[in-house]
Amino acid sequence: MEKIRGARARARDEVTAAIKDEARRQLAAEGAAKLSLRAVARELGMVSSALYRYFPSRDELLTALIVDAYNALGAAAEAALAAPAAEGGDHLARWTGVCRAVRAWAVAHPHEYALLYGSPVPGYHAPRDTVGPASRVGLALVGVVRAAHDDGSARPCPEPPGELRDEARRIAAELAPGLPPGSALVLLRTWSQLFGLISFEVFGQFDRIVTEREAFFAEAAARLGREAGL
Amino acid sequence: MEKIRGARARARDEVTAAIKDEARRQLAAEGAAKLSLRAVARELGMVSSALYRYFPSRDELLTALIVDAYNALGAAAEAALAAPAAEGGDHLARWTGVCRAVRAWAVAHPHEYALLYGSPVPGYHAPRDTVGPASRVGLALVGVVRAAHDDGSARPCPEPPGELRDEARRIAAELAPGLPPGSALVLLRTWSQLFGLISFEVFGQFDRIVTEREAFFAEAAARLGREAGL
DNA sequence: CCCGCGCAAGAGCACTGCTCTCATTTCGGT
DNA sequence: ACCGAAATGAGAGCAGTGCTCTTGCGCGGG
Repeated sequence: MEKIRGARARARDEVTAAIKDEARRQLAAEGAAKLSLRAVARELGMVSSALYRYFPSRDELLTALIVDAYNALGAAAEAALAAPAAEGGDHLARWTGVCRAVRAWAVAHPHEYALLYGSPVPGYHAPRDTVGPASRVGLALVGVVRAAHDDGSARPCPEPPGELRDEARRIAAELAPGLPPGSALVLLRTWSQLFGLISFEVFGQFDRIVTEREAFFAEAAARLGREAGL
Repeated sequence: MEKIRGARARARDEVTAAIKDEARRQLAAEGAAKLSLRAVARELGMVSSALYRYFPSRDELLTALIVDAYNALGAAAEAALAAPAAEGGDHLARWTGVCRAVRAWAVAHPHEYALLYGSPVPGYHAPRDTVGPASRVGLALVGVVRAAHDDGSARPCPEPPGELRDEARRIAAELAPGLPPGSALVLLRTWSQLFGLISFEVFGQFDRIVTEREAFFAEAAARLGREAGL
């Protein structure tokens, strides 16, 4: 992490950022399927082959966008945790605050959200770089529940049934150390159900059905929090 | 609905079916993004332009596959309802039966499932033909809850909060006539959360996290059913 | 100062969806 | 039975795509 970087490297970073910005714009405008390297290059006034100096393939560009999107979403979730309104509030309010922040980001960036939680792209398998940023939202939720546990205000979650005992223990150890296995299992469930609600809204399944989306989601998020023991 | 149809019409149906079959195979093998009209035509020994006599565009082919997939999934859900094991059983067992059938179909046909519940394709907006088949799973779930309501074994769902009163009433009238507004709202929630669970499994979010998937899902589905009043 | 490496440009390959034209086949009404 | 019309297939062609390879230019670091 040298402070001084050659002008060359600086220029490279600027071009890289410009490419990602333009790609993000096309993503927002047309969706991932229509993201064209040539179109990005054209818009930036360069020739398509030049773009390959910065990203070795279209998939690599997509991966970069995915990592950025995971980080943006994770940052939004963490910001909701740090918000002054959440500081003094009860744990359930902090939980729903995180949920609403995640939903708000998803609604504001539907195509990027689709990149993260929609159909996986063709032969693409998430490289290692994505797992860290990808887990930030989950960790934020875990954090809320852990805080409730630490000050004793959490209601206990049901013990996992026999076939899930070991599984729950392992999950708790890996993803939510310090939480009882039952809570870890419930968190996993509520986590995926939360994104079920958001995906249905973003992907249009609620069109012509749900109109009061904020209220509908807020109530659902609160119920998920209650189920998670808050 | 004439019983006798010319040999021409018959041949047309056969070719149409063959195209869809081959398209489905490519879908299963490579994913929707790589579904190529030319490749389908090539595999069928015809020239690409001939294919346009059967489907006016690639999107129309996709739509046909989507409708078929919705119907297959809906049929699986309804079959679970009609299964002998479900006949005498309690309502919760029938609920989880439907859920498990939906999940099983999704796991067995991941790419077709992604077509239905993944990111919407580029500029594609679901035509009217899809809404009927698309609602079959939802209607099956509504049916289970309605049956429980009719024989008085359903636990009442909480009244919707003020801002959702009218919304819930409208939804109940449109989608679940005869059910109280609170139940309709809860059903909408559990419906989307059910697909959240399935999508996370099919789209790989549970990779390296959940291994006992059947048991995990079964418990989650049962809890959703309980929340729906069963 | 000056040479090398980073970079851009361009041509080219193998694809894609889709359109148009032209020949052939087959159906339905007289 | 015939003949026009409609349905179907074949082929060429257009504009676009991701990606590779080769060729040169010019800036930056030794």
